[in-house]
Amino acid sequence: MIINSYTNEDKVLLAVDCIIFGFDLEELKILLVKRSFEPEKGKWSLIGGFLKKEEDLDVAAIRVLHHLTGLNNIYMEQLYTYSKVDRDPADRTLSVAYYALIDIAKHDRELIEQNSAKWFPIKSTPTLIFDHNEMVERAMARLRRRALSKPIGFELLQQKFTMRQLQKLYEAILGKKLDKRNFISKFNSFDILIKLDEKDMSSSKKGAFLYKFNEEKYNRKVEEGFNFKI
Amino acid sequence: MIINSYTNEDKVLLAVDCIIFGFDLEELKILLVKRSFEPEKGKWSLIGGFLKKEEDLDVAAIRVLHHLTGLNNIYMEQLYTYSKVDRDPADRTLSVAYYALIDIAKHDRELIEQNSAKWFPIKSTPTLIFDHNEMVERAMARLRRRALSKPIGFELLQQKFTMRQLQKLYEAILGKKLDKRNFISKFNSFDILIKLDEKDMSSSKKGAFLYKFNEEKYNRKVEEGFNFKI
DNA sequence: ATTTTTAAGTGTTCTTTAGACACGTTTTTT
DNA sequence: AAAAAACGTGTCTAAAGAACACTTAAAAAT
Repeated sequence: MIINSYTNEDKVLLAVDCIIFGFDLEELKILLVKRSFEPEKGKWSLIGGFLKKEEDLDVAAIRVLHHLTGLNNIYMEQLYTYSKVDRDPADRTLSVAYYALIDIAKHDRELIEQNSAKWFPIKSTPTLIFDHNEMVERAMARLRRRALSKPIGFELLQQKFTMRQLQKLYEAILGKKLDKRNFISKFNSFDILIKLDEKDMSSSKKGAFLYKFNEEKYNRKVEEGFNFKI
Repeated sequence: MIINSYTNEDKVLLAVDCIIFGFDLEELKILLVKRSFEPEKGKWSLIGGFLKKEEDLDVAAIRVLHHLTGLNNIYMEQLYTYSKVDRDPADRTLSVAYYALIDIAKHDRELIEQNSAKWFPIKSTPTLIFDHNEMVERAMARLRRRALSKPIGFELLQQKFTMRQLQKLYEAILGKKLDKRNFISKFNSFDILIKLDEKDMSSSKKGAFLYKFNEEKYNRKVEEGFNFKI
């Protein structure tokens, strides 16, 4: 029987914090909550929670995210583990940061209000508790890199989107203007979008064609060696 | 006084495991230890240790690495945190994996023997305990990506190296043959190496010129917008 | 001593990719 | 009727990546 082999080792509290990205009005946003308990009660914070004995980190992150947004099946990735000894003044706590990409149109507005959460443009992120600003910066850097090599942008858009919206999204992620013609022709060369017969009429009376991401085709192409690269 | 605000939360054991890379005889290698305690005593394992209350993860990883190799000032990067509930049969333990790049010529051979450690070609990695094989794979993938965009290869070579050694290193990391002329002219175009007047005589009687990485120049160029890209 | 083998060193050409760049159409607003 | 806003589309140029072969030096083999 091999139990308690490590009884002399220190145990620690382990938190999970989520950077939740959304895209709205041509801007990248993150979802923050007003902290409801001490320490730092009343300050803005990432949404988080403690790891429970019976869950792994992914499950904890999904739980935390679901609790705040009501959403399931969200794109989510472990980012980094923060461990400075005094990062949380109340107790020795480590935190594993996750970032998530959601379709901002889908989240549950009531739940967000109940949790006194709010969307902030990433460029106007307030001062957050502990090392949370550092987490946001790292998440942003990771998102920028990922977006260049994986088609994760679609996670932030509605299922149907216009080319213009897609371009604005990439501009927001990469932090620079892109040439309309070059952008579209590059994306078309990938051949992973489906052009629909519908038009989006929300931003002009002429209307703009809607597209969908063809995930099956993308996966097939990846198997054959295709490499998404913006 | 804000203490014990989280008293009801579960605490866990947190380990640090290191994937230590070296480069020798044109091969990438990793350093493994024969585990000296239960569970899984006698099996091959990454070198690891438990996080102590008074250290952060980086410090713990440095401690573990120093304990095994006698080395300081090693290139090291946090990789990923592993958290499956049953990953360690003895107790609920999470592990934060780090990977390190060392100059294999410099490590302390005696210390390694004392710890019953051994270098394995990465391609002949044995079956390891727990999820350690998964860690090695992730480390390898990370190394491959990093090597493309940061000049970290030099960490694996001696201070002075030949162009051929550098090329063989990149071939080992990227897992493919590179064209000698293209490789050298690309590296020369970066203008971050110093060509020395010395020659390395170990692999031919004609001798091959030795080079050094000019780190100051590299840093200066980075400030000016230079982007290392193999 | 002649030939063969091994490693070092060096440029050019072709192909592919990235980046710059402008105008006609539709529809609404003034 | 003119102006303004959003949509959609193609070509040319520059830069980077990939393919490719021979000469020299020295030692080893015959």
